[in-house]
Amino acid sequence: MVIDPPGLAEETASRLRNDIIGGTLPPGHRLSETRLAADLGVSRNTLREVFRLLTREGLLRHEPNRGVFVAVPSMATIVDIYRVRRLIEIPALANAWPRHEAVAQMRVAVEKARAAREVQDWRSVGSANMEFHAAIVALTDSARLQVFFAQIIAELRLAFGLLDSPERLHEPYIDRNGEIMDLLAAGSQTNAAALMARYLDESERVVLAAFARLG
Amino acid sequence: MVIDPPGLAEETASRLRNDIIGGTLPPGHRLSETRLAADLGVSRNTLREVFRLLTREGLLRHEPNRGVFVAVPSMATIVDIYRVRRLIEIPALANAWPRHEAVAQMRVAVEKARAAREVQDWRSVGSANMEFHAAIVALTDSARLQVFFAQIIAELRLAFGLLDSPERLHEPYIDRNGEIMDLLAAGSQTNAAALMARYLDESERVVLAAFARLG
DNA sequence: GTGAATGTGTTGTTCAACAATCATGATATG
DNA sequence: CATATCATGATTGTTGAACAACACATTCAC
Repeated sequence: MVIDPPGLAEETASRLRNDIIGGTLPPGHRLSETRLAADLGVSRNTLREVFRLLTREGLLRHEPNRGVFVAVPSMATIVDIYRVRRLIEIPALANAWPRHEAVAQMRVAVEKARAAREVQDWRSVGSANMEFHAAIVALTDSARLQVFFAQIIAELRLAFGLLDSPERLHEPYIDRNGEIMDLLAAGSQTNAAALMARYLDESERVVLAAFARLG
Repeated sequence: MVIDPPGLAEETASRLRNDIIGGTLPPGHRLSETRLAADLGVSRNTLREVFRLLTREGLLRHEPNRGVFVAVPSMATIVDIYRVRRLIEIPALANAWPRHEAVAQMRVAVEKARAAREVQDWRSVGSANMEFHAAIVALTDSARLQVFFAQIIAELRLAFGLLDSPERLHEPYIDRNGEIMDLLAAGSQTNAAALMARYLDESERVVLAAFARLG
């Protein structure tokens, strides 16, 4: 068909991932292999490879002989995700080298978020926030932690999709991210880590509350 | 062909994983799709799904248009793995609930290791040691951490396969694992965590030295 | 001998097919 | 009327074959 190397499967996975995170495919929705393959313009075989990928990442749920469904995050999911985030992000800041190249990525992410706030584009604000946290994990220089964290973030965004009012979900943290970055750049890793701890606590509370409200 | 549900791909992945970790497929070895598919008795399509799985886990390396190879761990791999282990295992012990059910799993693993030592079965000693550390991660009650850690452990075992003298690699740690477990069960999480920190430092040193010796 | 053309084998992707399984609704039974 | 049984259709699980794109080795020309 069209020229697409390398990795049509990976590319299709990206596309599908966006559809899932973006809310086009709502949680719980069933994905028919034949129909979706036709829609995406790939073969059923390649689509199955994509399914494996995204199942591994926690975005899809696979029930044998029944099909694959968009995963439905639960409160347990949220709690687990925040536990992992605490475990990774706080030490990442506490042990960071203030002149690590990832600090630049953090700065870019904060600026992106602020720009998106100007235009009231809350979805982009969310993306930028996630990039910020990914940059924090990049401080560790651990390839494995970074890909693991990317998965976690994707799952979290899926959960966010269930919630409305993305403004309340993201806006309060834009400037706090800026603070964290400034503290780190100034060499006070300890304070940056402490602020991050507070951020995670508060964010988790808000998300859980929003979840409870739509039980 | 034969009746095999559910998940012939997953099952084949297990089989291949053992062949890789067990050393039947040595690091760097190239895996031909057609030939391996025939050997394993599955179709090429299914084998490709398996490849995705194991590539994701870090056991295989995929070079576009060239094929898949058994991953060759480097010193950077080791360093990264131990960084992750420190990040996960030490807090897991420090924050553990001494009567968590995973403590029983730790005890079982230690006993398995001691039994295998009697028979000088060092490969089994290695397996039991890994089970011990997996049990430590189970203390966190985090599903995501546990599957992540399982991957890390698989990669580490792949690296161990490159090294000879499995005795020196595993024997010294059997009783230390027992100590860690005893400390935790007795309620001194802090001491258990400290001992684990020392264990990781020493183990990493030994493994890196062995690696350097075969450059 | 160096470089270009060619050949061979492998991967990347698709398609078509079939058995096994599940969902649904119709039929029969109490 | 309610419920259990069964037939039907749709979907998944897996396979095999096909072909283009690509990598590597060899040959050929100069």
